[in-house]
Amino acid sequence: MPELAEVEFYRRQWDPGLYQKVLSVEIHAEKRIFKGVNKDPLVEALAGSRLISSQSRGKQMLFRFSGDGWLGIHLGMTGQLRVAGRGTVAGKHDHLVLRQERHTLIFTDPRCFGRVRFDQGPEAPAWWQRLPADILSRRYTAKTMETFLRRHGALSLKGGLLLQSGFPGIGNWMADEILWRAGIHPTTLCRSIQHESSRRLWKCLRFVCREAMRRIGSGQDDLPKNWLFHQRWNAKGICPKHGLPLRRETIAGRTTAWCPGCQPGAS
DNA sequence: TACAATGTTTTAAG
DNA sequence: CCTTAAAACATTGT
Repeated sequence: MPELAEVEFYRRQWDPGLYQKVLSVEIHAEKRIFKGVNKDPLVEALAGSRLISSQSRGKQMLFRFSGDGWLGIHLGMTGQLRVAGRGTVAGKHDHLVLRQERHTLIFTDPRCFGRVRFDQGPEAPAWWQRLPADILSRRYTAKTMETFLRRHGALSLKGGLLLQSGFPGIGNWMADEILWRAGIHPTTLCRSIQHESSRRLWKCLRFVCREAMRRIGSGQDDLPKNWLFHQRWNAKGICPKHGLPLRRETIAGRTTAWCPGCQPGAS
């Protein structure tokens, strides 16, 4: 499920295990989740260490452990983090299990599109430090976005929004939500966006990110009823503004939903 | 049955 | 080297 705010939601699921010692580590080392990872150091370093803190940036998460251990997790399409009671028996798709005195911290992923990384050192690993600026941070400006769109001018806006190097954390539903709000057709080329709609795009980008972060997993939860989010999944979805049936087509390799009324344009 | 699923990565080509 | 499109990946559910 995980885009920006859902990733942050899953990161928090391991909070009950903060400051507590990891007694043992179980992994499905043969799964592609662990491709390129030094598994022995991971298991050896984490067993006996304490979970100190965690962060999320876009779709990436980083968990810091005592003893200079850094566990990176990407949830892919179907990954989830959860906490269970002590002694919980790991299920078939529970690929990483950290056992503590009182809790069991679990990374589960049926489709195995997720990724685990492990680094050791006094500072956060280089790949983490090189991640692009968060969309909601000060460093991410309208200019940041415009420069990126210019570089990918031949790509559809839908395709551009899905690139993590320019829109970290945006995924399929958020991209559609943003374009719908901005009133821009998803096949519009990144290079052809004019100043006014670029401005609108930037505002909608930030709005959707901010609201999603604020509301998803907040307890009172749930996105407002008038978001495209609630309509885009089923074939009979309608535009929350007009009530018009949504169009759906594969754009940039992903199923895309849009309102022909709000988002006029080609096809 | 066949296809689609909230995502990258690899491969190929321009 | 850079950008883009399409296939590949693994599993489940409709």
